[in-house]
Amino acid sequence: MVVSLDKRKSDGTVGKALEILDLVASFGRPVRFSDVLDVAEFPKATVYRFIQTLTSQGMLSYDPDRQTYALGIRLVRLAHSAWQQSSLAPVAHPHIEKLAGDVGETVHLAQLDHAQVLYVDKIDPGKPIEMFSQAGKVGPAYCTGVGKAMMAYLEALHLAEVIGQQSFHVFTENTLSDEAALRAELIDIRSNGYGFDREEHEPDIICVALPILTARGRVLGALSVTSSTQRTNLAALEALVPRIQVAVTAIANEAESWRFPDQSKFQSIETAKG
Amino acid sequence: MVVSLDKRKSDGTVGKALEILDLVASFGRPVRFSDVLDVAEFPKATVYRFIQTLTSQGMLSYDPDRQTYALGIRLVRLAHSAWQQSSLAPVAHPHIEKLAGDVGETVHLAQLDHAQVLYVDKIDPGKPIEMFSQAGKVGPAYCTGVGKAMMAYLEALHLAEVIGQQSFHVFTENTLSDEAALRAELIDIRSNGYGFDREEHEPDIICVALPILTARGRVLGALSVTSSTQRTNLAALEALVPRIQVAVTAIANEAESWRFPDQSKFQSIETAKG
DNA sequence: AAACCAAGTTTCAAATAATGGAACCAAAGT
DNA sequence: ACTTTGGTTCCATTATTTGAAACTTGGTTT
Repeated sequence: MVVSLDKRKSDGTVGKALEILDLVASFGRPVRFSDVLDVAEFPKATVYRFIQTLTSQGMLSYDPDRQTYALGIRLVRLAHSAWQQSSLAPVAHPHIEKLAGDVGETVHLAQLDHAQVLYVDKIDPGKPIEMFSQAGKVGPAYCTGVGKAMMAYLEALHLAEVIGQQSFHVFTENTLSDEAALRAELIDIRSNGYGFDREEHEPDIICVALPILTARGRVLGALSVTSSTQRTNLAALEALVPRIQVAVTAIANEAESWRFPDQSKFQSIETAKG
Repeated sequence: MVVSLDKRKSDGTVGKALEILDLVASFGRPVRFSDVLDVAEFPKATVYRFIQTLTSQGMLSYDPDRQTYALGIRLVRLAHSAWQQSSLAPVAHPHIEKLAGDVGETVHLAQLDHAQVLYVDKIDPGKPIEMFSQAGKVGPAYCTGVGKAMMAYLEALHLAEVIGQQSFHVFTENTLSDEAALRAELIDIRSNGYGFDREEHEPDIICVALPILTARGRVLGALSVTSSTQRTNLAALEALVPRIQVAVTAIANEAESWRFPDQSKFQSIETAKG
């Protein structure tokens, strides 16, 4: 009946190993072997071997003084490559920077990761930027501006799956608390081309968000301008939409036409039969 | 006893899958299936299955418009957790920020990743920071200030292995070009407690670097203050050592005594299975 | 000091998943 | 219509993973 909501359809050994990796991540702090064992659904020896393998591979790091494991440094290196070879984030960065300076408010760039919002870039025109402490952060999709803006443009099947994974936890009195309310809101967003966060996630925090779409209509990400009710209001944020739209359009175009340098890696497989 | 870090020790299926991941990363741009196949040492069907698995797991992302694979968004999320749960980077950040403002020069925080230097944080008191574009970057160990500072305090066995993996490629006329020269320099650094980069990697770029050590003498990372010969000189940088030392000592102490806050506040990010 | 306990590590036959040669398919080229 | 290129699937063989249990290590209690 349900269209495979098995989000973790155990992809063989590799899938299981990555499950352990996620488990370590979920603690948010370095962990002992037994911490992992307690929450893992594999037997002792299996968990042990996975942790050994992941450590030897640099996906986990072991602190011999405290006898704890944490996520490894190799992930930081890989994430750097991921960010760099993404067609969105590097292209968007200068536009976001300009927009942030322009409107004098915090700008977020987000993408959809499974059913969550993942912030891939952030510019706060006031404070110095915090690096990994902000980028890489995840949040709920159903109660953030960027999340709703992206969901509004998903095709039906994908949307159903994403909605099915929302928790609909009530954070504030404005939080959309069920699927019906969310779907109504998404239709609204789609007809306007932009959406708001009306203090749905955190009190006093409001934002406008626009989706970043390919020419074919595929969702690449979303851009939002965030502020607080103490500084501004929804109407004022709405007035910024045209300026955000300019940035969004530019990003979408560049992201789609962007060719990575050295596309001529094809060199020669030409039958060197001479 | 000591875990010998044979860098190419294929740890079963998981190791092979991660090898494919590294391969994709090494292109620095989105790749086609055949791109990976060409450089991989596994047969077609095997590479295919690994790519499928990694994609389904979010470690790779697939662009259906261009039919290319890139490193996945899940890595960014994991790297965020890695950075956060590292006992070094988050603790060091405020100190680095203060130091950078204090001395008015660029400050780097690096760790050793296999035999390379990995920059985990960077503050440039002039420009706005570029996020992932800087953090996660790797560089050679034998010709950078941070690299040498860390190597100087490794125990013999580990050092031998790290040195064995250095390329000793000559970047400038000051580059240390063989093991003997490097070892001599390391002894020197150890006796001083700090080291320099004397335009060994890039012309005009110089720096002082200090290792960050645990009370037991284990190397946690290194801190450097970087500048150019047009702005300053080695003697002036050397004069900054006491101030850097203050930061380094503070970071080392905090990193070792750091207790992670109660985990109850985090959680919920990864609804583990279901 | 012996007994105990908890945490971590190793073993090994059975169960399972990975392997890869080859066939297959689709689209582009000739 | 035929060939090539790039990508996907099959399936019998093979190698790897699995996990209960035994073992080791280090710390605590009696």
